[in-house]
Amino acid sequence: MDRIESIKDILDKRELAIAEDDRRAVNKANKALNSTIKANVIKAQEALGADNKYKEYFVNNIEHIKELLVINKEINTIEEAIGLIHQVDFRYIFGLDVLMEEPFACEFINSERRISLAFTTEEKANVGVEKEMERFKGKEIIVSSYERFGMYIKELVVSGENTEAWITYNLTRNKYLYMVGSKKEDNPYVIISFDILDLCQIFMKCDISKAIQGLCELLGIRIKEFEEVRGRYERCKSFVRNNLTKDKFPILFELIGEQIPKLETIFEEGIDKLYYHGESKEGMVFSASMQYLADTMGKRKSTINPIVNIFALLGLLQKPDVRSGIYGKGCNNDITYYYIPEYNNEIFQKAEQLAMILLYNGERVTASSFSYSICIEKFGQEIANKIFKDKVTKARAS
DNA sequence: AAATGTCCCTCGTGCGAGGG
DNA sequence: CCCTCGCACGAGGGACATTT
Repeated sequence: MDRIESIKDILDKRELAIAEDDRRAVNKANKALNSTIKANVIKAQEALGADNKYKEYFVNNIEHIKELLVINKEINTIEEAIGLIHQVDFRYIFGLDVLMEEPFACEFINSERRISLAFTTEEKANVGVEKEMERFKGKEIIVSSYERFGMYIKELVVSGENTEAWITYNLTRNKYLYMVGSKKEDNPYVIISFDILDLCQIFMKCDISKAIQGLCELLGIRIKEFEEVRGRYERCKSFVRNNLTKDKFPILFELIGEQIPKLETIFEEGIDKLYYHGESKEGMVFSASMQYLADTMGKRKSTINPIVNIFALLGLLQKPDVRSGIYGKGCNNDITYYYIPEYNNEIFQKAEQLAMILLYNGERVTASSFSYSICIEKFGQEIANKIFKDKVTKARAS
């Protein structure tokens, strides 16, 4: 059972790294552990599907669960929230009617057996695989093959019966865990352990931020740094509604009056993604790609792009310098992070001035025709670089 | 004037080859 | 067995000509 061995191996390595105070090795082991948990979360999500009995139990009994578990607390950071969430006995949330440490059948993680076979010729390999597969008739088998050292290697992954699971409270990690493996005395083992946030992702088919958000709402945990952001966005929204009018800021209204719904969508997006906000020098920021924003607005990204950049120029949106260091599939691009300041008359006065320059100072530039080169022409390189952070844009312009 | 379609450029990632 | 390099690919921001 090499899945168990590989987990054990990672845990051993981590223990060793901690003992030796090797930060790099600890990080590496943690990363490996996280990625196996993540892979298992995805596997379990697929096995259970979007509608499952755990989700059903939660949805049907939400009021009762809330009454039972609510803690009504205001705290400062998301880390504190996670600490509190880990203390929740999730048996009540997902209707797991079992005692602590009592084994029961796990319905979403199968035991898995890996068998590696080496042969001298391809024919022998094929025959050997056939023979081996006979032993596991009726079970799902995935075969992969490759050549190594002149040998033909066949690898079989046989999915087995349901595994055992049990609930435990881990004193060193300070949280309830859903353990998967076997408690048999002669050969106990652990395939994987899930905490409440992993389970929430599996059962509710969501990601970690939504899981935290959902559990905070359930438990009545209010995170100050997020609630402040929510409040600011709400105030900005009503400031726009009450002040961005033809009579109060005529030129600004002429420039972006038509775009107000897009600005509102960005606020709604920010509120929806409240728990995805991250810390930056400017304050709490969130990310939304051009494509994503365009989709939620039912437009093309090339329509949205100049509008977002106009908002940035006007100071209604700031593009902070975020260096997350991660960029790629499923990650947020560093240049699509936004900080939204508290709107007031001063900001709008400034925006009115800028709108004046765009529309009536030299060549008339409308919101949808705003671009990097136009920005340089009207406002200079420095301001343009603050708004247009894409390297391609700059490479092309030079 | 706004929206769209198409294209361009770069970066991160995955994968296989080759070296230690 | 692990690290590094090169290469192809897809995602993403943005420009620009064309359509609505």
